[in-house]
Amino acid sequence: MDNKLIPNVSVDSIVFGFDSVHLKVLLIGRDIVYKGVQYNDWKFPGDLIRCDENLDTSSKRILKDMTGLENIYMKQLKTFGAIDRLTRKPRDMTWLITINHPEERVVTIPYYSLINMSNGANNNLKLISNARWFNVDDVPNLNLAFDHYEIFKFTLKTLRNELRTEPLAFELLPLKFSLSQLQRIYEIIIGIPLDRRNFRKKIPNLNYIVPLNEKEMSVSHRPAKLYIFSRDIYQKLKKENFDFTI
Amino acid sequence: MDNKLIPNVSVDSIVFGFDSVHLKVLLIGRDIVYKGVQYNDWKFPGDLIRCDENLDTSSKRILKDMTGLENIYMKQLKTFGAIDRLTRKPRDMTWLITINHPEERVVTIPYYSLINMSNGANNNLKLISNARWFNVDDVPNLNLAFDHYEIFKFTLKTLRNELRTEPLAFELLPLKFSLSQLQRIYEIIIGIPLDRRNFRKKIPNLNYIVPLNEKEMSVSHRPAKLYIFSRDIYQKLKKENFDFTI
DNA sequence: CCAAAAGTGTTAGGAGTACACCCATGA
DNA sequence: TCATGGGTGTACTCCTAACACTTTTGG
Repeated sequence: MDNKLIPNVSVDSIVFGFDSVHLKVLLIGRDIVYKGVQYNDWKFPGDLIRCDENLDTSSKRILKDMTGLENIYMKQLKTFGAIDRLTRKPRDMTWLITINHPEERVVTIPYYSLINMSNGANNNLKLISNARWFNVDDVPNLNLAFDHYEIFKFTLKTLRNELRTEPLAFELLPLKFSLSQLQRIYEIIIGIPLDRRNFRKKIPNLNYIVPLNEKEMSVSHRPAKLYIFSRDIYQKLKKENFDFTI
Repeated sequence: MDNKLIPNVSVDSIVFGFDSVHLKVLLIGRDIVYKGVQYNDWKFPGDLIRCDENLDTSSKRILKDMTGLENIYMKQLKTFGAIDRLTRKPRDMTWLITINHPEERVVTIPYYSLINMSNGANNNLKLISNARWFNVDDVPNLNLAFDHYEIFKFTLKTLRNELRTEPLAFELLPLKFSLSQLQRIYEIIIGIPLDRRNFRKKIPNLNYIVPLNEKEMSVSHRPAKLYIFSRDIYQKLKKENFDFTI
């Protein structure tokens, strides 16, 4: 088994970023010419996988190659494999020609990733490719390649659901964060405003949200207390609860 | 695009059945000879997909071909594609040889299905193949082909989680069911005993569980009232709640 | 001293939990 | 009449939801 490509299986990365205000998603600009017409559209970073790598490995490698991003949270979603997913838009044929098997069938395995943008995380982005962050409410529906808009909608829905039951919010925040930042993530992703006081009342019960003896610096209003997420404590509590309930 | 097989992509069906007492899973017996030794082991129904069918279609077709089961609830799970998933157990090489590409890489897309066994649903099973129901606690770990035990564990965990938030229990029950049957499913799948009275107190709030003017027949104890699940009402309520919360 | 976001308590209603006895049927 | 599973109510606790003013900082 060598590192040749598997012609029927690709991975795609749907990377969500949070800049303390908006939830964004990362797209790669594509300039193609099909039958003499030029198209400028967008796609998620992704490519065919290689014979000698696992799915997760492949997804990480391709994301790093295309955007420079690495060491970020990733989770696999369901596979998209409609027969016509690469041929619904005629211009997409150019990709099939590029990879040298027109009329071939490719199923794609999407992964979603979460990242904190205020972290300098996107410094490399522009160097490596024509990547751009789009507000999730502004994703250019008609200008996405292949079935990528369908994949996007499914992913966003999944993210909104999983945020309720898994500690994903902390992947989108800086290491040290304020309770207002945390609340804003829940409000943006779930889509409903939350009551300040009620939200804060829950925090002391969640022992994995650990208060620090630090405050925000140089903000022109009362500085907020900072917290960190302790994955250790989170996993310990989760295990205990599981054991207890069985 | 014809109906030839895609050599790198398969689907597998993990079918759960409920017989009013136990949760079971369906396995296909396999008799193979590898290097002169005979092996009798088990696998999930599954096969390579064809070029001319969608993933869901393929999964339905293959399940029907291998077991006779059709028109049952199905949901796609995450894809399994470890490099060595087909070669960890030497005897599994026989399958790669059968499909005519030894050393080939195959990723598999698992679907889980739910079915009510008291329905006569498994009448065809024995006619078509050497399929057998195993209690989920009795699945022959070491006797499963490929990475199917890993897939099984993941699927069972997913089922236990999704049962809490989606109306899956009704797929496992007969059309008309008693509250005791419903309770038993939750107890078995979630794994904890529930209080009878508290469980029943919640039912009247769930308007999609509709009481009938019917009772169990010919049971040697007080006959239970029967209920049906109304998917219409369920979806209407779900939509309303969604609209409300946004 | 002004603007901007942080921080803080109380009350009322609803949901969850613990718990034990009588009822209807077939054999 | 017995065995078997079906059916029912109450009291206590805990969680949720609604709601408005004061504090700290930089400019």
